Amino acid sequence: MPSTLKDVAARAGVHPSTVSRVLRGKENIPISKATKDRIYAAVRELNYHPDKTARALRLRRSDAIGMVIPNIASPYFSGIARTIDTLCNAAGFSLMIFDTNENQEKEIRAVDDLTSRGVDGLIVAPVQEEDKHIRDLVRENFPLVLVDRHFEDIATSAVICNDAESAYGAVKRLAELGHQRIGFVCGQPNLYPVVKRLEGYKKALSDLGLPFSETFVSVGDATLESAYRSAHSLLSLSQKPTAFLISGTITTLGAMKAIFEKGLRIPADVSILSFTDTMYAPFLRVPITTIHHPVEEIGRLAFALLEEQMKSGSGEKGKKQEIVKMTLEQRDSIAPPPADS
Amino acid sequence: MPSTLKDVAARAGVHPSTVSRVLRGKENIPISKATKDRIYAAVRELNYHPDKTARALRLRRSDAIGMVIPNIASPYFSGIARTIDTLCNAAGFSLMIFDTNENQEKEIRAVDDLTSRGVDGLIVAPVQEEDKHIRDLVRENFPLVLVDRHFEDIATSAVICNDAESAYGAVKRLAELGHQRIGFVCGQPNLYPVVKRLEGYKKALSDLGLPFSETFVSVGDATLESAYRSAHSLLSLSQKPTAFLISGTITTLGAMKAIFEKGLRIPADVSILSFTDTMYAPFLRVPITTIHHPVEEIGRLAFALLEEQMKSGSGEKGKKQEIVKMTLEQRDSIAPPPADS
DNA sequence: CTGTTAGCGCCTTCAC
DNA sequence: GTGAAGGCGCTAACAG
Repeated sequence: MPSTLKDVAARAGVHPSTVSRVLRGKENIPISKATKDRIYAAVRELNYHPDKTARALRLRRSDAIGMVIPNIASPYFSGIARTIDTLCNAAGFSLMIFDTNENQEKEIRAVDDLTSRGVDGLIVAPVQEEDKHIRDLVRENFPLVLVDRHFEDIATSAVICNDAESAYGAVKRLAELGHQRIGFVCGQPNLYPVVKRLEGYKKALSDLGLPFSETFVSVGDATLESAYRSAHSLLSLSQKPTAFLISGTITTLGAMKAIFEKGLRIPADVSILSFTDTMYAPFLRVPITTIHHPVEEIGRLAFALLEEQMKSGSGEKGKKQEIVKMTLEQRDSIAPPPADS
Repeated sequence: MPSTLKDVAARAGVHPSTVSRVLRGKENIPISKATKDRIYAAVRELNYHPDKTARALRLRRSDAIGMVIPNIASPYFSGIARTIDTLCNAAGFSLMIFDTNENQEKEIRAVDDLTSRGVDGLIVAPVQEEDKHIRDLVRENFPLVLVDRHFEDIATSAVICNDAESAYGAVKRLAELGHQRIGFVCGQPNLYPVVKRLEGYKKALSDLGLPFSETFVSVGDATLESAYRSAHSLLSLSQKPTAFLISGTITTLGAMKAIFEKGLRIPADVSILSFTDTMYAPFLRVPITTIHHPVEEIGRLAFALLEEQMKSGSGEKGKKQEIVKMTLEQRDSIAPPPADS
């Protein structure tokens, strides 16, 4: 049994509340040096560690923040989480990270779990199949910020990226190289960033006078296999794309697999330009030209937005969306299309 | 303000304890159907969610498990975490993941935080610079299992890998291809697995009649830059290694960078064999021959060991070490040394 | 300067 | 079948 405030008090020959006061370090309430010393001694002797559960119950405040992300193994999300973790610690909070595995039920449970354990705020990258639990949080004015993904019809704080614009720029870049048939490959198509990327892709084609065809858009799930099948079928078209805009790191690996299996070269036969830069990108079989998320900035902004809400009581006015700019990392996976295309 | 048991009770016109009984679903204590229905209705109307903080305080049990890992962005650790997360959920636990960034102080704080928040058990991959906090947990018989890393002089449950043996096998393989000068590159050298790999490396050299030289061992930290410098300096030796055994994924990237910058080819000029397989390995500029950790098995065993301790009260006999076998993933980064070496 | 009191939300034992 | 009482460990308000 770990020792309690009472144990320490008994040992130091004082009342528990005195121990509490000393340990909370209330400078305005004066306490005799002798008493303090006896208490500190008792704390050390008993190896006393305050019970944060009890503290949280009493204070209705836990000094903890919950983070809910779809995939802890994704360099993108874990990068954001690590930035936030550092900021949390500096500000005296603990960060509890929950993984949802892109599963809506797990996310709902995670949010419930975290709130019912009394976290002071929540940062969520939602799965976006349902939104009731998010709406509930908003209704209760619970400090919340969404990252990467967000619901356009729910007023929450959020940090999102300029996905439409970036996709637009990527397609333009490809078109400038001479590509006329540009495919789009993605995982789960319902996610906000993916929706936006597709929007940007379509708008660019239209602005550039390139035809849009549904057959060049291939949708799947978050797995490598799914992306492999997507790319494979696009490459089996008689008039196949000469370039791909790809949404997601794992999706990119799946597409690469399909391209190489078809005996095609990157970028000589097919160009690929891929959302989500990782530290692996420069070391891949072909160093991939990617669109890079400013991970630290996302984390910083998310934490700042959350802090604001936690302080202000998160009224209506506290809800802000920050849009963050991504950058193109030029590497070796794009080039003009083959001459005979 | 979220609603409480008392609110629900008031609304249903019963006593709080009755609500508690109904919600805990104690089948042995009979409660009239009518009362139950009123209570369930009130729960729904008030959107009642039990306060897990209060529950944990009362029950001295939180149905939560803490996991403390050095780097959430590492595919290896996050893979283990995800397996454990799934098992936890199935068994009715929440998993709270804390990232230490290989920082000993953060780890100590994380362990303290988690325990003082009442988690029922802890799975830790320690930084291994200090061990007092681990010893404390053991002394208090707190359910604990170490993964990947462990302290040979502390009796804890642990899941570790056959690192020495695997390193031995890797060196043997390289020697069989004809390599006489085999370098060893690693990050933090104090970590249990690294110590063991170095042991296996040395033993293999000795058994195979190959000379061991300190100059062929290059130690650093967990960064890509450090590994780059390590490999670079080894490759600048007049009698440079023709093969490397590399400990760690990021270390491998750093080494690759140095090798390519030197204008050397893998495997024609230098072979590399690398600890820690990832999903990226097959897609790298040269598909890397790696040693693969059975991530799911590690997670499964860790959770099983923890469950055992949580049930049995984690007495002396509950402490077990499981040793898990890694496998060599043959790809294209090893070959006989160049003829003129 | 320090002790007393009350209660955060919940669950369990004991009544009836 | 259900209510009442007590307390998990802690802190804040009020005494003195």
